[in-house]
Amino acid sequence: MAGSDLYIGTLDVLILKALSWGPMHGYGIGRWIRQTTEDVLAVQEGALYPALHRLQRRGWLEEEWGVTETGREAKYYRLTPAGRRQLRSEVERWRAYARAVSAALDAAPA
Amino acid sequence: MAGSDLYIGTLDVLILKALSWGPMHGYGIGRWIRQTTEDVLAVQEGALYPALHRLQRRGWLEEEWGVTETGREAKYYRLTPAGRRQLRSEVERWRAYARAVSAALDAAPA
DNA sequence: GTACTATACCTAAGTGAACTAGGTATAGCA
DNA sequence: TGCTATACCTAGTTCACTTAGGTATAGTAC
Repeated sequence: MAGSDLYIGTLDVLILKALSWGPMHGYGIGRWIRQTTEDVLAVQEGALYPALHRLQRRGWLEEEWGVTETGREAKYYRLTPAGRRQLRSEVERWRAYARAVSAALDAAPA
Repeated sequence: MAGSDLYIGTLDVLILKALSWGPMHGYGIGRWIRQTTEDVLAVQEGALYPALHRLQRRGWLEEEWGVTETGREAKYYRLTPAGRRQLRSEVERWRAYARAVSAALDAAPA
């Protein structure tokens, strides 16, 4: 998995968003992020797994071991109600932030 | 100056952009960011000044002491040619990143 | 049957940008 | 005389991410 140079702080909201589609395991979340951003973000596993543990520790995710479609063991994560609230608030924060920065960068001079 | 919780890595491009309007002193750059983002970003001085020194060390800024309109001493920063190139590349990086994240967050589920 | 790739998980050590929380000094105003 | 805004600074801390490894299994290619 090649580096993606994340703007630090944006990984959490992407993980929460991925899980808003339903339970997903860590590896699948990484794949979801890579695919839905068309390879613009390729999250390192060394960032992804610690982030999952962090979000779970904060009560935003719950884990459960399961089996994938291909018959492999995998740890599935699911949003808690608090996680869903957190998602909404972080999406709002991202939108306001992105709008503000983009506006500043769009203004006239090079 | 109240906290603004920057997405880490976005301050540099804002500083470079501020200076694309012409030489500006540190305090003025902080004000420019706050004003053009309509208070969405309020950069801490403890982040701003180290960032200016960092960008200068990398050869993207040059400094020169001058006097403000109100007759106060201030250190003016100016973009170097390398700084201007860096600005272009960081703006591109931001646009691609923001587009990708926004698309991922805009997709259907909550 | 043996190597290789993709899947699926993990962590320890290091980096470095931002935050916290102070500090100095001056101009202008009440 | 004190208060606010301007204008600069840094030491110490935090913590997310990067680097760089590790384990194990399913499926495929040779």
